[in-house]
Amino acid sequence: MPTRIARARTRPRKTPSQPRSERTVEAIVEAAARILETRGLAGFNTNAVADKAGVSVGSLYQYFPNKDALIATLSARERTLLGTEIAAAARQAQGLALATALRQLARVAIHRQLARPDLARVLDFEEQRLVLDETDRTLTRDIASHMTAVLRTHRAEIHVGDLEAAAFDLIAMTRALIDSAVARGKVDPAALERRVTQAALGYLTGRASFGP
Amino acid sequence: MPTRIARARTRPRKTPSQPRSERTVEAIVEAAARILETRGLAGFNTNAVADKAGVSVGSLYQYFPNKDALIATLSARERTLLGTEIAAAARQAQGLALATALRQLARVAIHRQLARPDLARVLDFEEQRLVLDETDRTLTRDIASHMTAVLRTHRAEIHVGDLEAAAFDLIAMTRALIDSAVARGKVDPAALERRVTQAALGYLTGRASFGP
DNA sequence: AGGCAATGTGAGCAGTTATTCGCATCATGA
DNA sequence: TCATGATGCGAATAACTGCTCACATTGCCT
Repeated sequence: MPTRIARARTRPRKTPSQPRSERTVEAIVEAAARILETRGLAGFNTNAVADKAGVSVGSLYQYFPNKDALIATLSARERTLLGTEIAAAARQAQGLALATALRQLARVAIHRQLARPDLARVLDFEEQRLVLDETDRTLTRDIASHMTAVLRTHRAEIHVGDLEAAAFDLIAMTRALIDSAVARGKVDPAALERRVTQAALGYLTGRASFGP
Repeated sequence: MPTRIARARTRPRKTPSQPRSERTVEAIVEAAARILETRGLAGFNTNAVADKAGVSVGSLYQYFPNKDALIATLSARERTLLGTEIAAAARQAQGLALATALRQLARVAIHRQLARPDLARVLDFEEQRLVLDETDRTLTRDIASHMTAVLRTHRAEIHVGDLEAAAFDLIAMTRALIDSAVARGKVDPAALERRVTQAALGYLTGRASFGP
């Protein structure tokens, strides 16, 4: 396993144009997700992914410049899904009370992450290591923006200075609570939703009026 | 890299008895920590650890049955440190208001995790994969127990049914908020302490009195 | 001193893995 | 139909890595 810090190539060699190759790419990406879920990071290698996808390694490298690109693609895919759902939830949350709005956002995040919790966990860990390209960073910023916008609507109730920082903190907290629940096998979405919402509400509206 | 699911050997071959070998073991453990911090999981290999420790691979394998044992040792080491500090903080928190008690606990957790944030992050991720032995599980349970004990003192104020589950959730939340802060370079411990305490308080005392 | 157990060494084995490349097959437009 | 580019293949290569083992060195004890 040659340690690669810098990726030799950044762009895929080819972009699929025929339906045939689009199916191939999709199979590879999905296989990558499954390998990460079942074998974890240690068992994640390009030969295994190609095998599970039912294609040859050569085909894999036709569309992905290197192993990390697979993870980056998965990351972007999951992020896009979450982003779309968060955007919709943020739109619906217009005019609702803060607690209710937070609950909507929590519901979406929980729904997304419980869909593939193991994958979410690995990607969350790896995202920090990868040099995300512009697209990925935009996706992340978009999610935070939608949350920040919701928070801004309730500015008066919120006793935290930096709303964007608060959005990132909320995302991290929510992820952690879901992970914690999954790790202990307590995955009742409704109960989880209540806990997450409550923690978020506490974080945002607390007055921190207590001494050391 | 032979993929090992089950560890071939569970016990180290030797337990150090002379001061010389104790120094060797310590050097190996510390080198392992540094490699994880600087090169991450991908760059973590036994040859690199032995190199950085200034010993030969053979010596490493004299005291650690396999690579995972290094991570398990690190995990136990960090957990012990946290456990000791949390125990002390829990003792001091006797009789204090819930908010103040939480703040004490938050301070300890933050102090610990900010000492070596990158290491903490990797260990947190890997702990889930490792089959922890009895010692490790006891350490984890101890930390949760101390927190649960503190929470029990304030039972009336807390609107969460399972206090032990709450303790695990608080630990996860705290870790996540610290990670989030580190990732964005915002590591003012005092501000962090306020945010963590507030989120914890919200999680514990919230009445969840809002509809869907 | 000298013997024995503890400790330390590092080349090398056996295996794994990322990536390439020369070639085969397929699909489409002329 | 057939030429041509797109797509697919997988053996082979060049590394890298977990771990062992036969041997050397050290230090304690009598």
